[in-house]
Order: sequence, then structure tokens, then C-alpha cells
Amino acid sequence: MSNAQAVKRSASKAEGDERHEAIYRAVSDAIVEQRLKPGARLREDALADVFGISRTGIRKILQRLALEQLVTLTPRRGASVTRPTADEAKDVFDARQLIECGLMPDVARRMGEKEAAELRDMAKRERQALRNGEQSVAIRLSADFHVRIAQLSGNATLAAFVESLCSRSSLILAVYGHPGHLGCESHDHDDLIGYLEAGNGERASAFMSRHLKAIEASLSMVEEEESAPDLHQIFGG
Amino acid sequence: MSNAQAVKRSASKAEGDERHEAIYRAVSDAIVEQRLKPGARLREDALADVFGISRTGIRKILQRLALEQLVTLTPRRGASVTRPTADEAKDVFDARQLIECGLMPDVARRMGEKEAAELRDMAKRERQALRNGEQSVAIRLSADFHVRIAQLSGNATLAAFVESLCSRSSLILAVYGHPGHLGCESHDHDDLIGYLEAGNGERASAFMSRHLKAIEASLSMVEEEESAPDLHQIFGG
DNA sequence: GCTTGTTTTATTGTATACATTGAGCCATCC
DNA sequence: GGATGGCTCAATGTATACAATAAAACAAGC
Repeated sequence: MSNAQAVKRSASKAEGDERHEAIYRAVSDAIVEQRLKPGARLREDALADVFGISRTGIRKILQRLALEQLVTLTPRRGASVTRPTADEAKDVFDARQLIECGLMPDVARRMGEKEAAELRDMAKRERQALRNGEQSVAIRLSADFHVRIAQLSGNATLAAFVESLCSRSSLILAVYGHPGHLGCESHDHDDLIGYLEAGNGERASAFMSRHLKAIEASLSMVEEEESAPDLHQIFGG
Repeated sequence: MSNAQAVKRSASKAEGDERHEAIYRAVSDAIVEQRLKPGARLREDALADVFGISRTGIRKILQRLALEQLVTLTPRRGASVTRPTADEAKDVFDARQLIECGLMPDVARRMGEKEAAELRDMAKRERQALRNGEQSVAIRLSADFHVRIAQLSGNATLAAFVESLCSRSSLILAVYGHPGHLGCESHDHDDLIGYLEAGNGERASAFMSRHLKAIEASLSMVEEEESAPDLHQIFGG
């Protein structure tokens, strides 16, 4: 609520583009922070009311979210928060393995004191959020951490891919993760910074690989049955 | 022309979604085939007229193309075909190195006779197009080849990334490539199929790496000067 | 003659009205 | 009594009208 109102208020002076960007982030963050859970419907009228713009702008934002696979747009049914399938989850984590690990050498090479300090600060804030029981915040900070590291590689294109993958990972954790158990172990991130700061791309890559494997292994990959059991399948139609 | 009219005609019966998809592909193909050159303006009215739908639908399509970095949307100025910078070009080819090469082992593992035959057919058609002087068609077939291989890895997410990267590569070739010289050597693709069919992911990966490096090396990475030279810079403002 | 300020025009940004369609509900028929 | 058909409602898809703005053409002054 306060989030939406803040956006609405600041919108009066801001230009249209910034307003749209702010609304986009507000919705995106709500999804990544799992305050909007997979399957939740996102009606255009409702969003338009909340943010004080017309449906036209909302549709633009929903489309953008749909292209990032954060929301699913079913024709004539509208938008809902994407519920990733088990296959998609595997694809996403395989992709993260390939890209994030492959980026480590470049990151290690470009790592300076300033960057290391920034990452340590992010890791610290993440731990604090965890201690304070702010699960939503911690989830987002964890994703931000991975994205920031990818950005440090200097390759904006791959960083954008990682950003998309991290957002989707949050959705995957919401569906297949155990409640209360976050994906990333908190000390993992600090260890990773150490390897990167030492310029050891190889070790950082191997560590990142284990880190991602650990997250994936913590998931319980059971496809949820449909709310209304499919009688055709049961009775062998 | 005939392309647009074909879309327009088939649209009368097709559902709205399919029509949009067809128009999207028509524009996307025109860009990838370099019939629409970087910098070309894409006015909403004009596109709406050509394809027989309102600006609303066109804007949706332009947004999608913008998110794939094929068109650039400047506020109040409208859409134009993206003119990649040298930095972006480097990012794209580095990303292709990482992803496409990393995918080769998986592709080699899943490669069957059927898949190999399909790829050989694509490579053959590409050579034919080259012989017939159909440069636009050859460019697209070459991109399609790389995308199809990525799809054979079984990872839809990474395949989508590769698709985006290949489209952007076509734009890069249009700006920095030498006219008449296509990116991919024609026999390269056949060689690659051989390694993949033999299940030799390592060699395929190494070959793909050289293949991509060769394309990148063939570019002349000179940033075009602005049409109106910047007097401030020249006279040290 | 070149620069600068103004008007005009062309193009995008936004909202709203209308059409379309899927879902839920109710009545009727079997 | 249950199921099917039609009806109503709610939500999205599409187009168009209006507003805002940047580029361009033009005119006036230096």
C-alpha cells in the first residue's frame, strides 16, 4: 500500500516515463519479494486504480513483465503471476550455472576495492534482513547481489540475462522452496567475495557452481496437482 | 511489400494474437534480413497503415522489439532500428561465446539422426541462398541455424537468449560488417554438424568458439562519426 | 547572410469508449 | 434431480479521439 501511494505521489511531478518505470519496479519488486505469489491474478482495472494511471499504461507494464516471464498473459483471461513449471526451473538454474559461473573470471579480473566493499555491504544488509525476519527484503537483496556481481563483469547484455534469471529464480523458490528456507546461505556470499577479491576466478567459478547447485538441491520439485483433479486422467479417458 | 500484404490478407480470418505474431515476425525478419537498416525510422502510423491494424497493436509490437534491442524507442521521437555501438557488439559476441559454446556438450549429447538431417538441410539451403545471391535470405538462415542448434540443447531459456543474440548480431553485421561478406563461412556450419553428430561436444565447442571469433574478427569496429560533427569537441568547448 | 525566435506541423503519449469474449448463474427440459 | 442451454456480468482487446511535444519551416533582426 504505502509503496503504491509513494509511487502515486511522486508521480505528479515526475515525467511519464519515470512514473511508468517506478510502477514497473513496484510490481516487479512485489513479485520478486514474493508479496505477490505465483498464480495471483493481476487485473488491469485494479492496478490502474492503485497506481492512478489508465489501463493503457498498465498493459504496457504487464507486457514487459510478461516478456521477462514474471507474469503470464493468457488471452482473454488477463495477467497472473507466473507459476514456473519444473522444466522451466531446471532450465533457469542450468542457465545460471552456465552464465554466472562463466562470468566469474571476468568479474575477478575487474574486481577492485571499491567493488568488493560494495558487495560486502550488500551481503551485510542481506544478513541483517535475515536476522530481522524480513524475508521479503532478504530475498530481493540476495537476487540483487547476484545481479550486481554479473554487472561487474562489464558485460551489460549478460548482466541483463542474469537479472531476468534471478527474478525468475525468486518465483521458483516461492513455488518449490521450503518456507522459511532462503535459497542462498548467508555466509556463501561473503566467501564468494573473498575469492573474487583475490582475483581467483577459477575458485570463484567453482564456488558459484556449488552455491547454485545447493540452491537447486534445496527445492522440492513436485509439480502441484491442479486444484480440480483431472477426472479424465484418473479414469483413463 | 508482398510480405506485408500476405500478412494483411491472412489476417482477416486469423485471430488477433496470430495476426500480431505474424506482424511481429514480418518486422523482425525485415530487420534481421537487413531490409530495414539500422537507423531507419519506424513510424507508428505508417506501420499501422501497412499492416491494417491500429497504432495500439503496432505499439505493442514495437515495445516487444525494443525489449529485444532490435529497435530503439526514444521518448517523443518514436522507434527506429537500433544502431548497435561497438561496446554492445563486443558484449553480444562475448555472450555468444559463453552461451553457444557452453551449450555444445548438451547439444552433442542430444543429437540424433533426425536432428542432424534437419541441420544439414538448413546449411544446404543457406549455401543455396548464397549462390543465388539472396543475401538477405542467407543472413536469416544463418541466424536460424545457430538458433536451432541452441534449441536442440533442450534448454528453452538459453535458446531464447541465443535467438535474441543472433538477431542483434545481424544488426551488428549490418553496421560493422563488410558488404558482401557474410558472417558465417558456409562450410563452417557443415563441419560443426559433423562434430555434433559424432557426439564430440568438446571439439564442437572449440570449433564454435573459433567460428564466432572469426565472425567478430571480420568486423571493422569503427564507430561512425555523427552526421553533424560535434563542434564543441573539435574546438575544445 | 547567418543566427535566433516563432509558428506550424507532424508524431507520439494517454485516456476513454466500444466491441468481444470467457465465466458464472439460473431456468428449463429431460 | 441433474445436466444442458441460454443469459448476464465482468474483464480484456481494439480503435479512436484528444493532448502534449519535438522537429522543421519560416520570418525577423543583427
